[in-house]
Amino acid sequence: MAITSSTTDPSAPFDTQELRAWRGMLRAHAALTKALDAELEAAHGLPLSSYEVLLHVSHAEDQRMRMCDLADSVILSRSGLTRLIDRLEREGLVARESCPSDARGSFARLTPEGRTKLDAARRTHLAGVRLRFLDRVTPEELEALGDVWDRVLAGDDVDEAAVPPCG
Amino acid sequence: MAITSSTTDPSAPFDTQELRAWRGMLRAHAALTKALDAELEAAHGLPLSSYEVLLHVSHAEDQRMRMCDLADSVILSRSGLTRLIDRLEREGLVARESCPSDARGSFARLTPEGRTKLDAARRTHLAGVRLRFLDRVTPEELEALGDVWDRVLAGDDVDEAAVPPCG
DNA sequence: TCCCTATTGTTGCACATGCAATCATCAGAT
DNA sequence: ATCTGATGATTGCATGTGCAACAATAGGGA
Repeated sequence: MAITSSTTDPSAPFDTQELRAWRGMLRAHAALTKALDAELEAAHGLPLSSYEVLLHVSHAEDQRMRMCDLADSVILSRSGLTRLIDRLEREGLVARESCPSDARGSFARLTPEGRTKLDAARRTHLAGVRLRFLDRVTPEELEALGDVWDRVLAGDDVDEAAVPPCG
Repeated sequence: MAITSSTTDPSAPFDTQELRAWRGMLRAHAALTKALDAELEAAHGLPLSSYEVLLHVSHAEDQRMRMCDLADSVILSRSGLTRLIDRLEREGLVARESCPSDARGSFARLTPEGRTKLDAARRTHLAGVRLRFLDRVTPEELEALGDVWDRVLAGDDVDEAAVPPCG
């Protein structure tokens, strides 16, 4: 019988190191996002997804962004973003504005209340990420992680590439 | 004004490296799970969460596991697992069995059909993880990743620790 | 000018998921 | 034996999410 070598058989079982790196990421991600979300919700009544949206909007000039740009920045579908902005608007944290140059488009603009809430939530979130993640990683590992993610995300189009041309 | 040093102010903004490592993980995780889930669903009609459950059950002796043990192994709540097993049972991939030693408990056992389906899905999944993740990581990075996740997950109880004793 | 296609944002629908309540059962104390 | 608290599993309910369909508008060519 053949020796299962990872370089020849792409569907060979994972070895210990591979398993540790892969499942570890899944578990760490789940634990981190769950803890951070709960923390943010408890301290400011703001889910993590809402926080991320507010943060992105706040980085844009004029504190406003087009829905489509926002959907690309955030890990969320178009429809998901629409409902999330609905909620934020209901809470008075953002306001929708129509786009003069494109009647189809909408802006989401950060309100003063949204800015205040975001500033407070930001401190909580940054401290939470440091406590649970960044403080447990050396500078060298930090750089290695960044490199890995860049490489992983560079092949974001492997879906198409993996599918036979005339599928 | 004070110089913002990451060692003194836990809520100081992230620097470039920190941002790259943190947001990179969020994006990479989202991209990977989405691609792998879609791939598995397309090839075998099996969502990633179902695959993980089947895999864990298959690793247990007698190909069966208690619901509570399963819920601890998988990243899923108790109720979520109950419904997931409902679906898998409806598809004939697992079967529920009562536990002789504890009438409260249930086993989920892998059926022959489940075993067949899992074997096929496993090849797809392993190859997918290699293609999108493992093949893009050096052995040194792999080890570093494992170390990082261990450290991150070791403090899985920071929630309680961060809460004031008599909160 | 008119038409055709692409894009933007929203909505209907289905679905997976978590929390809290619930039921049955276990284990231990009295 | 009985009572009590803890535990395993399930269910009702609410919620967040994605996909596909849709309406409105943009942009470009005949």
